[in-house]
Amino acid sequence: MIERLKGFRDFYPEDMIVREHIFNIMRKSAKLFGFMPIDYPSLESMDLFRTKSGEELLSQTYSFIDRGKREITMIPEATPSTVRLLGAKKNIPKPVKWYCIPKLWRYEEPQSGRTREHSQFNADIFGDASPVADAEIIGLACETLNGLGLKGSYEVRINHRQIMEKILDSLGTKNITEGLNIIDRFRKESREKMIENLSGNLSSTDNAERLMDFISGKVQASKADERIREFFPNIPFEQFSENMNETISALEAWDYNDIVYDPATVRGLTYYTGIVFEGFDKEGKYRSIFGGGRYDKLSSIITGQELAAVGFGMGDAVLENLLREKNLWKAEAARNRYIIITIAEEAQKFSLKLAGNLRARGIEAATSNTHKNLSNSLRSATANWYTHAIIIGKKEMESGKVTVRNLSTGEQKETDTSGIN
RNA sequence: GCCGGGUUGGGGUAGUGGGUAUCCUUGGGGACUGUGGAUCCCCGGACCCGGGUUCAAUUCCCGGACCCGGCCCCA
Repeated sequence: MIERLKGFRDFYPEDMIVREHIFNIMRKSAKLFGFMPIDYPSLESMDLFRTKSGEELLSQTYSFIDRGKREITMIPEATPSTVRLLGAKKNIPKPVKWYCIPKLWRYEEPQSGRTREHSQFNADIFGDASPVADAEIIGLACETLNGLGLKGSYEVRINHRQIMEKILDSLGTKNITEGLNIIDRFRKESREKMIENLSGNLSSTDNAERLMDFISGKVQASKADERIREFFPNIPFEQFSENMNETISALEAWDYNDIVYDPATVRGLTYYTGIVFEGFDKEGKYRSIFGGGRYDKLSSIITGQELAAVGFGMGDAVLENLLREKNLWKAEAARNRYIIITIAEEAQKFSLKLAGNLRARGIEAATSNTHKNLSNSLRSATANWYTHAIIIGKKEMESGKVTVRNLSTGEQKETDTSGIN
């Protein structure tokens, strides 16, 4: 018996019903905001990731040398490929809004909410530096979660990289990237350890404590300015906070609530240049549901041309954790699925003909071909996700009507075949 | 890469240094002439892998694989 690879998942129909439903909500939401679908290969040249992310990330990928001695990587993230597509067709009029649901791979120890292969819903806007574009990206993430029934179960934590940089600057940071990395560990380290680390990065322990107090408080997004000014009255952050406030007010106008300003959200990646955000379940039990931000400089690394960009990624694993917990890991059959069960030899031909007619009308119709008794056929039909059984025996042959049984309620009615839909 | 806990038919389990390895369920076949989504009968199917200790290992020891969780990292 050959076993499945470590960290990979099999999906049976009962899960695929739900997964298809989820992916459909993602696509539908993306379209509502005017995004167009793209797709790209699962394999890319290793260099695509080397330039952007460095050797550390590469060590956590599935990579190999192909027969032509090329270094190949199974894509671990979506953004580089997306940017590559854009760079390969430079005359596309901007802005563009693209989405994709690729499979991604990472060679790491599996743990809760993280597998070696996962699907990730990605959406990006290129060539639009406005705060409304930021809002559209965050709004799309919210729209998707709301569409899945998670409204009220999650919060979006937002922050602005440049505001944090200004603050770090004013506190005498020795190294901004290192400072951000320390802040990023806020929810993993003790206060003492945080103060110690920040003291090493900033000009004084007083400053470290002030920053620690600042990042320890999440506030409603509309109160962000107030919060920042309270702690750092003399820092000229207005230019960036105006930007962030426009994003926030757009989200409010569209009725996406549950947005909080969280100074501890900075995200690990160095390439973010503006707003950054992460979605979490409200209880904070799981890893982030989605995350993203503005990355206006990344494109120049890959295509040699600078281009405003903002985007997010939403993995399927944490989403599944949360949906299962909220009892939302289910999907109603989008359409009726019929199985035709015959209980009289002479009904066989009629049954096949009926199946053909129904299919020609766009109705999903299968026939039961194994000649079990009715009880067993009904049981098997339910186990195979049919919504209705059409029962045909002598009685039906004589009356010219068929019996349609709803397999979930057990309700039954007689009808003309034209009444089936 | 590191740390902790696990692993007995497809799923859930009982048990044991020695005999044909327990029970439920699922699956397959049959009976049953139209819905009791049943019932009855029959059948198939497991000690994760390798090494060690021992007369004898599914059981004890060591290593590995995989699963669950955590660290690192986070796309």
